[in-house]
Amino acid sequence: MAPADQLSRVFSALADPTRRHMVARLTMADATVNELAEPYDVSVQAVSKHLRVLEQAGLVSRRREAQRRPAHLEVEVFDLMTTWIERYRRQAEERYKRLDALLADLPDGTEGEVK
Amino acid sequence: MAPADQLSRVFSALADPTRRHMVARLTMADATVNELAEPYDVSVQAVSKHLRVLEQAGLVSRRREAQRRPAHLEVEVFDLMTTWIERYRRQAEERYKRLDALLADLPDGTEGEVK
DNA sequence: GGCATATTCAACCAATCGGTTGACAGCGGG
DNA sequence: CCCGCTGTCAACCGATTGGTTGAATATGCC
Repeated sequence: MAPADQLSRVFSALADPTRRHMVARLTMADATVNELAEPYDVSVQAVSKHLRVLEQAGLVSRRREAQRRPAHLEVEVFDLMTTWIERYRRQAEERYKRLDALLADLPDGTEGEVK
Repeated sequence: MAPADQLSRVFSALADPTRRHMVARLTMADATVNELAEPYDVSVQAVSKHLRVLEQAGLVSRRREAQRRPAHLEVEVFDLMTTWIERYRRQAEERYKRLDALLADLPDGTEGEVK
């Protein structure tokens, strides 16, 4: 099937608490698979898989450094989400504004009694 | 198992393109299941399920209106995501700033040749 | 070359996901 | 009261997910 678009991959990458936690750690410093695995009680292989998911979402890049392959957070990808989110937040807010204006124009004659 | 936390539910709700599209539509107007189903070539039941996912993520609320149960977008939940995102974006940026400062302090003696 | 460390590949498993179809419930209009 | 419309519940299905273990690969060190 068609591979998921990047926005979907980013959202679903961050839907997992372990991956979110890994991202949080990577804001402090680049880290290797083994370092990232240490805090969790899952196998190194599982963490390696998580890292691949983050990589395919574009959230993480990796370099080689002797035997190690440190992961580096690519923060710019956050913009993909915030752009989407802000776009629709704005759209919703404009709608509310229009609704309010409509209601304000309505007070059809019998405006007096609020009660 | 422990039910997923809200942040996870929100991210994973938005990981699906159909659900994202539904959210986009709901920024324009509240809509019923049947209205929401119309643009897609999936069953009404499938859309009903999507709606339930959005509801459990807190992104959508529903009211009763005769036979209809219009869905309404709860935009505030977006803040949950932007708060998380901005927190770690900021953290990452501060780290880069510190790294830059470190590099700027380093030019140990032999500063001359850039090439 | 040969060992140790770091990471990934492969096969497997149970649980969840997104979809289907079919039956049922809620409610309003003749 | 019953018809019809709207929506949900239930059971099922194939694909994906997050995890496992065991074997393979990559790289530096002696």
